[in-house]
Amino acid sequence: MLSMKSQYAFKALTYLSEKFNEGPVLISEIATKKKIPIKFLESILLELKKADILDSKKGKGGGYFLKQRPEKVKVSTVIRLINGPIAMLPCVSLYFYERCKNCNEKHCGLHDMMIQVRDATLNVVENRTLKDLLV
Amino acid sequence: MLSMKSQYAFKALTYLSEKFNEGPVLISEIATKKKIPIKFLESILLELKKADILDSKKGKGGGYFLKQRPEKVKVSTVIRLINGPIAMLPCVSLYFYERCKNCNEKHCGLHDMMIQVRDATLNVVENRTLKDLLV
DNA sequence: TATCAGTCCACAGACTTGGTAGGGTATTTT
DNA sequence: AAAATACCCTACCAAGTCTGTGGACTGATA
Repeated sequence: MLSMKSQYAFKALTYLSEKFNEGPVLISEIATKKKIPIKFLESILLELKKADILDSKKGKGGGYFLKQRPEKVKVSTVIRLINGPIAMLPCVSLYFYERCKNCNEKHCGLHDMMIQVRDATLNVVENRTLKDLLV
Repeated sequence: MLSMKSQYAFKALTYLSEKFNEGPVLISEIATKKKIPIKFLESILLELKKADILDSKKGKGGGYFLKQRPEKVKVSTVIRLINGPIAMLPCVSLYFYERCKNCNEKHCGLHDMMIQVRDATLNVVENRTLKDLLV
């Protein structure tokens, strides 16, 4: 399941996608419009900025804005950043791989199946961008 | 991600599938062979029994065994029982549905995409059984 | 009745989630 | 230069989940 943090991130990014090229948007505006606790949102936006998805401007007339066009930001990127691994097992994760502990079987049926789940999921989230989230 | 508990459940169920129709298997045997903390395993097996996936026999010669044939137990059933929802959002979950809070949009792009992810995942786990996990 | 093996209940430490509080720092406008 | 604006950062906290552990009890079998 996606955490509240992830859902907030998508709400904020959707809002910023709608306002793309309209200049910086206040944190407080996003928080009010999308009903997100402002201080929590603040940390999420900062994280998105550090990941080069957003950029910000300080001072009067400042705020946050998308660094790239909405169709350039993949949903999978946001999930991995805010929510973590997409795969259901560490041993089948592409970006968060960890070797199976105590998996002495040469071939693991669960492993094989979870690769299929992962690929089915990736087929969706790797091919959708923030633009696709707009109605 | 699947919890350790879920991974243990699948390991135990795989073991019991291999021993299907060979009579009850001791908790301690499963724990040793699959390297699962025995008391933790105990609670998992009990949960699987309450869900009618396993049955047990007390006393000498007792133990746990599959109540149904391995090909009758769907992977999705086990995941939902031990791990929880398969969907990435409560509002697109079939078995753990909850209405979106503060989702004032008539149509939500995230919602729509997560239905696709859910269906892609279900297409795998609803059509695989314990038998498919055996090598 | 002795023994074996599953059942049940309580708890505990570490970690994560979902925040809150408050101040610091950089930028812009006046 | 000062003040206002708005992002940046650190610390903290309550509640819940995860991953177990320990001990007592109940039921079955020989």
